[in-house]
Amino acid sequence: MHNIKDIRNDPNQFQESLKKRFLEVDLKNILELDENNRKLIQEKETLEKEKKEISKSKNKELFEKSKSISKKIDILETKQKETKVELDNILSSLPNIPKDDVPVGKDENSNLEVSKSGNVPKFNFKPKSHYELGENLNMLDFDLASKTTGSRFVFVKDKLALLERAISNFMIDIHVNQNGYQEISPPLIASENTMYGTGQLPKFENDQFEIKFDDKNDRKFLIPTAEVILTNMGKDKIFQSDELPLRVVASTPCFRKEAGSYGKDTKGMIRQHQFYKVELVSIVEPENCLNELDRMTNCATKILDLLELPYRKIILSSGDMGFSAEKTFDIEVWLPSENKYREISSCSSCGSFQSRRMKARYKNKKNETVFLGTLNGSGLAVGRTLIAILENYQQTDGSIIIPNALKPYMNNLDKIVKK
RNA sequence: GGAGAGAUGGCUGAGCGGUUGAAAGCACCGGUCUUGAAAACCGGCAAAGGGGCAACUCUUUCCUGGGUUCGAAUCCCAGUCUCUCCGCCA
Repeated sequence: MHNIKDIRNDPNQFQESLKKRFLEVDLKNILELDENNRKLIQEKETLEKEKKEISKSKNKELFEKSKSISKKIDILETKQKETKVELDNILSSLPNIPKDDVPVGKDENSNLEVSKSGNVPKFNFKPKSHYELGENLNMLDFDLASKTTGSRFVFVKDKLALLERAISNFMIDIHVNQNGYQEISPPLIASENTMYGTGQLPKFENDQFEIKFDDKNDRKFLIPTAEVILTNMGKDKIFQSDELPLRVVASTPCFRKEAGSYGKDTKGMIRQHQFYKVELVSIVEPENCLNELDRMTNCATKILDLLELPYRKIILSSGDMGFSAEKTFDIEVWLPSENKYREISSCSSCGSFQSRRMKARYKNKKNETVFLGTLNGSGLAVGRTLIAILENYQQTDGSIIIPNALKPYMNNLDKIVKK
């Protein structure tokens, strides 16, 4: 959510900034609504003052007048609220503004590679895809999942189920013991307002799984990422400065409808309705956002270094970034079967965009109450890490070598072989 | 599912129709004292929004939404959440 005061102060700059997102905003309409809103507030406040004075005077002769003022206030207030809602509806559907160093471009074609790391493995045979490998091992079962549930789900079995759990535990341990994150086991369901806080609502309702709940007043959703629930730990809160930075990590299932991605990655477990992800969230003083983004990205790449998986880091272009982000690094892991890098992590700074929606604030050194900075990043997507291990560590016979770092988490197993 | 109790500022906690935006304490910020720190003492300290170049000023807010009243943190209704007891249960 943007600060209307900033827009008011420099409307043209605001419009220019949004052009980086390839968005045309009806600036005139926004400014008109804002002006109208303020006019109505002023009229209302004048009447409220008058009413207050009458009530203080306790002058019975003026009581009738006070009643009629109340009626006028009601009318003004209704109008004012409507105007405010209309303004907020527009503002809450506008994405965050990219930082200056974000490459401007419409889509992923304008993303820039920042760095490359690790060695791409050489095979003396044609590397198989993760789903071929998994199905041949009888440890990935997509058919069974479509029978019990539907498309874009999978049964992970036996040693691959263990591997999935091992990946998750390994990552959390690193982030807790080496990277200074606090482990959280959060709710997997979020209220409507929580979803609004991080920017999933109102604009991206189509991609969310809403669930039936007893009460009709409050809508509830399965989290599409732990970012939602972890970032909202700061919701409606004023932090003391000694509570910052807050760094938390959680491994949770994530649920996404993947609306609009029909036909994309239909085979395998690249794009599922349900997947595990280890998520990092930092809540920091806003001026520290970009430093924290670098730190967070390093925490994520460290996992790939330890797993000895080849990857590259890219900076997303203005048009490819998520709604709430002001700057995003994606980390892409090498997938031999596709002969290319695929996203395995996305680390974003959101500046104060989310905190303004959530009302997450803190007291700064001058004792002023200011909105915080929020960041989120995958550290890493568990399912895709499983894929990357299957494909990069595959052997001619279809067996899978376990990366050294994971062996302690796999009961010291060296290799996954077909039974 | 049944029966009660409660929700007040960053935190603890008074107030239960009229200068109450709200006592007191803690925390925090500034100062005095001190070589420095602690302690002590003095002062400041809620948020959101509007107006003003500014000093400043106005409005709203005591869980949320309605209602009663000239006037509500205080009374009434509905909802949400928390706690205690009983039942059920992973």
